Amino acid sequence: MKIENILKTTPTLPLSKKVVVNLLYTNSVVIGILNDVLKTYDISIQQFNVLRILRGQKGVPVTLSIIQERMIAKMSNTTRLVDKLIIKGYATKKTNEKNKRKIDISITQAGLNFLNEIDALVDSAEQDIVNMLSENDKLELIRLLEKLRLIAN
Amino acid sequence: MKIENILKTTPTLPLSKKVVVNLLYTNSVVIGILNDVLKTYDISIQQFNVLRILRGQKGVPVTLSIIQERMIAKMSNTTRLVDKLIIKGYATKKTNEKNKRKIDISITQAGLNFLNEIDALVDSAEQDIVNMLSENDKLELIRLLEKLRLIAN
DNA sequence: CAAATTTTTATGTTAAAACATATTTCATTT
DNA sequence: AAATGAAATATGTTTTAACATAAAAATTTG
Repeated sequence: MKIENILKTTPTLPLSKKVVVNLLYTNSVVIGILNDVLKTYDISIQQFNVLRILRGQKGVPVTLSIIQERMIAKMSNTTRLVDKLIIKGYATKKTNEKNKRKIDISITQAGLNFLNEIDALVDSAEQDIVNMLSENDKLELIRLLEKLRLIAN
Repeated sequence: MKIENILKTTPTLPLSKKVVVNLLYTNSVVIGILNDVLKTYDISIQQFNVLRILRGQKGVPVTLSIIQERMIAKMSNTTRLVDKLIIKGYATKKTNEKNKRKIDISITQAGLNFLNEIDALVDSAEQDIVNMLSENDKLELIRLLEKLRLIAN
């Protein structure tokens, strides 16, 4: 459905605004679906995302600042987000011996088990989300989003 | 830049996940830009959006529930969000005479003035955001996002 | 028409995010 | 080597959002 009809805005919206609103609205729909999946497991999308970053390390610890860089949605306090993962037993931290300012974060076996448990569900939700798009549509959408992010000032 | 390189994930991500991650990440970039513009004016994207909904009414009041329907990102407590606009003097509310459960919300002259003041800035930010996209790209991106939202279960 | 149900908004409480500032360690400069 | 500045994380405070529940009015149902 066209965004003008969903949000009942004027149909003469400038094209740039239509793009932005479509993006924000679609994001909100997608976030809703993903949250519904994760809610059952008492974990936020952000926390889930950090866990996946940790797993991607295959045992090698990462510092907090590197986690921040790799997060889909950057945020001000990654410290407390990671602390929540630690409380849940999904991660551990210890100060880096080489540089004592840094903190090395690792995923625990419980964290790996947890991810294994919900991976299939998230994958399947993601497939549902893009289900109406052809292979070509998906590639094209990725291409356009990449191009948009080349924002010119 | 490709999402795999930005977020340093495995390059063998399933296509559906690439689409979703691209969407979430792009959204986060766009939100950041819009927030930078609005921050100076002490208003959140959500509040700004509700103000635009009110202005779109051209004087006719809207109920809270209709505002909720038209919000880009639905949220649980629209009451308090609108109350913040009222505190700022940008909106007013009174109970609907026909149906006393309902609350009629209207934009004030101060709200209209405020919107007029920042409209150009937001429009220009939105144009910057899509600046790298051709007219065709924009139309295509809108089409693909609309198609994605036809989520099949 | 009284009772039950639904709609619409509000509110109390808890959790998360944003913002500013502090603390510790390291790097750089003079 | 001491002083200064920068990097990395942590913490205190305030705002905002989420969740559950309540309250009031309207609608439906037996």
